[in-house]
Amino acid sequence: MAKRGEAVGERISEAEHAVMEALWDERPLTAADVCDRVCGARAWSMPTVKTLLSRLVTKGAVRTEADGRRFLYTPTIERSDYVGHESRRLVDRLFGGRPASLFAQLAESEALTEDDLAEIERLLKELRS
Amino acid sequence: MAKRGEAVGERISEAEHAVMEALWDERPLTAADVCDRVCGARAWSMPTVKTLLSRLVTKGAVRTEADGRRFLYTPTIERSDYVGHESRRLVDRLFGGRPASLFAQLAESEALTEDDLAEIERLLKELRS
DNA sequence: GTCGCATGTCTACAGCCGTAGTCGATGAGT
DNA sequence: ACTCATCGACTACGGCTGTAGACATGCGAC
Repeated sequence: MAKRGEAVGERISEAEHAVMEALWDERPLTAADVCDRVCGARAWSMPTVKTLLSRLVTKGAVRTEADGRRFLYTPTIERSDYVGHESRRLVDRLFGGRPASLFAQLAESEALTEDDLAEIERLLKELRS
Repeated sequence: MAKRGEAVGERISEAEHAVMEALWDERPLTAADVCDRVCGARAWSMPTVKTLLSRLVTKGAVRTEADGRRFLYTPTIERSDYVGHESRRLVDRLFGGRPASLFAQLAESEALTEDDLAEIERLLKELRS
C-alpha cells in the first residue's frame, strides 16, 4: 500500500484535478462557479461537483471560507507544487528518476516540435548563465 | 467516464505496472518468476501476483502461452510505448501539451542536476545535426 | 411571516484497485 | 494407482473513484 501522506499529501484523482484547475484559474469560487467552468466539458451535474469539492476539502487540498450561507472554495496547494510533484512522480516511476531520460523519450517519440526544441534550448542557455 | 480503450488501451494500474516492469525486464516469465522479482519489494503474496497477471491478461497488456500446465506470461505492449503514452498523458494533462513547459517546470523546481543538463544539451545537439 | 430556491451534507452505488483466500485440476514422485 | 505439491480460476472484501439523488436548512422575495 502506498504511504498515506500527511497534511497535503493525499492523492488527487483525475476528476478532482479538473476541479482544482478551475480553482487555480480563479479563486475563490463558489460551487456554482466551479460547475459553470467544468460541468460543460465533463458533463457533470452540480451534486458531482459538490462531492468532488468536499472530498478535496477532506483531503486538505481545498479550503472553505464561509460567505453567508455558501462557501467560497480556495485551493490550499499551488498548481506549480502539484505539477512539480506529479512530474517528479512520473520521472521516478518511469525514468528511474532521471529527467534526461524523459527528455530522450520525448525526443525519440518525436513529440518535440521545432518550437519546443528552441524553447528548451533557450531555457538551457538561461540556466547556464 | 474516461473512454474505454480498444485492444491495448486499458489503463494499467500502479500495482499492475510493477508486474509489467518485471515482464519487460525479462520475458516470458511464469507467475512464480514474477513473484520472485516483485514480491520482495512490494511484500505481495503469490495470489496477489496471480490476480494482477490475470487482470493484465484481461486488459490485453499481457499474453499467455501454455507451457505444460503452467503459463508463460509475455507483455503484448512494449515498455517504450507505455512510457511514451504516459509521458504524453502527463504533458497533455498538466502542461497543455507543451513539453517545453514540462522542461521549464523541472528546471524551475531544481529537479535537474548538472548531469541532466549536460545530457539534455547533448541530445539537443544531436537532434539538431 | 411564509415559500421557494440555493447550498452544503449525507447517502448511494457501480466499477476499479490492492490484497489475498480457497478450490479444483493436473503433473510428478513413489 | 495414490498422494502431494502446483498452478490457474474463482471468490472476497474493504477502500477509492466517478457520478448522482435526497434532504435539511436557511437567505431572500413578497
